[in-house]
Amino acid sequence: MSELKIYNSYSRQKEVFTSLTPGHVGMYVCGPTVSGESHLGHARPYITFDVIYRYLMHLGYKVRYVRNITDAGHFEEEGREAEDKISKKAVLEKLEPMELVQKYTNLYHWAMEQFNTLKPTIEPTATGHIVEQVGMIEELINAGYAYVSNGSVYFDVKKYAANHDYGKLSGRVLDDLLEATRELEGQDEKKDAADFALWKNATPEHIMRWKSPWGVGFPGWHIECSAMATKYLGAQFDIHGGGMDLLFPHHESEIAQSTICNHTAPVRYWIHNNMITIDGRKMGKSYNNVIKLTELFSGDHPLLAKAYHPMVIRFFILQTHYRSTLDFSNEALQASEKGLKRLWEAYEKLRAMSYEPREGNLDAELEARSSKLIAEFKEFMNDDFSTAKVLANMFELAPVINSMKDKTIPVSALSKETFELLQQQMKVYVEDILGLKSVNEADNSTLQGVMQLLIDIRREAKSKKDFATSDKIRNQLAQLGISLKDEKDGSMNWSFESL
RNA sequence: GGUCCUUUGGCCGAGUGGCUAGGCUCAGCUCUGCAAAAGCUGCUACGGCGGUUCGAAUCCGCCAGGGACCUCCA
Repeated sequence: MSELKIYNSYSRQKEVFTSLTPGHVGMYVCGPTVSGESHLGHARPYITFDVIYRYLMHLGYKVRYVRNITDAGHFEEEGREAEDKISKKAVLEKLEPMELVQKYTNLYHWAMEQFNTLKPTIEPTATGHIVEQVGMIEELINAGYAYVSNGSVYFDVKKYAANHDYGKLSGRVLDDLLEATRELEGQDEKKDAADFALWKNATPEHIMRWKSPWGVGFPGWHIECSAMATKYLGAQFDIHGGGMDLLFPHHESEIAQSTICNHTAPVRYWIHNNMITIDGRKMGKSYNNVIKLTELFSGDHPLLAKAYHPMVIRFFILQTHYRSTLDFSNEALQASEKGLKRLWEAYEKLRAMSYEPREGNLDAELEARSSKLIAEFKEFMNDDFSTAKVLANMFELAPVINSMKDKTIPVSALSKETFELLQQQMKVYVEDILGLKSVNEADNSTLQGVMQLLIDIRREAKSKKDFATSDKIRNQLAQLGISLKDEKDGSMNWSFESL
């Protein structure tokens, strides 16, 4: 029995996973900033960590999965313009800040539902935890690692670095950071360029503001995660996840803050997903190459050849390892679309099949190969969540399943145990762990009934060699976007053509 | 400029020093009233140069390309 190994960004190597409290896992994942719509790039961490969450539960852990909503807004460029993203946009859209935040939070939740991600067990908001953040900042000041300047509070990085290894997570050297000083307004409030804001004094035009011991202002970006993670997961917890671009300064700062307040390293395993790229370049606002999720689902974007179903996106993301970059292209997405369809159809066939024992049919080679492929699901997931390899194995099993359905291979070529294990494990991995679901939204019993009627009529016509009628039914349905397939065993299947 | 990562067949991608990953595309065949699907077969790659090794896509060095972070960023 292999054990779960996770690549820890902090140690830069794979480590055997053990949880702090036996049977329980505490996991924190950086959630969205709800100042705008989520794009394809954002989908990656949520799907990646959804699978990790699902897998940990599959392993029997009780997981507390905390994913925050950043609704308090941060600086576009610290110190340069005293306007945070959210309040700026609110003015543009003539909405109350919280109205805007609510709108994008709803949209985000909707998108997550499309992706079939499980809800976190706690989804705290930054604005709902101002008290905790202020409290933590006070602790930092009392400990001597933060100082007040002009109504703002900064973390003293140099002091922290003197007795802690600041920069270890992101591979940074403090001296380099101090040298890389940039000429920014407001920098003079800080003792050192490397210091980061814990609390910012709010200028009059800044709409989101709270009272604090240092005046009216708003929390710095990094403190929310430290405060909320500590509150819900404790001083030290098992897993912290997020995109690789958050490594610095965000997570590095989190470590520093939490270490001082909690007197221990906050996180045992840091997990970071890589970026989704377009033409080899990271998808991001600053590159102007963003494809929003709503656009992806509707196909309404100049870069998109067509609309893509959320499950196709999910599958696309799972087909590569989470620590590799993943390059977007219509070609790649369409390849995923077809692959997913093939896999899902094989899976559905398997579900509908039942074992028929028959003497002397056992194919020892197939039996051995199949059991190995099934057993490897777990092995691959245990190896730093290698979903791509799990899928590869499933694709190797697909021809076996399809051949059984077509009766090219008897079901009894496998032993009853292996066949049933195949059925059971495919269900567990396809649905429970990888979180895939049907792309056919035909859970409509009326439509099911109508289709069954057409299939019956067509079958009768075929049996009378009335091909004009049978073809008419199939062709007309095709025009409606429904494809009808004759299976080799005499049954007929239908599905929506365009996913 | 600093730090780090990466470079695989037509495309996307996995990869442990020795054994065909997988998907998509393409070609051929089988099945089929036809179609679609499915099955089978074929297409055998590892940026360049050098080194270590019995043996390297996999380790080391140099060169070249690409990228990420250093600033909000999944």
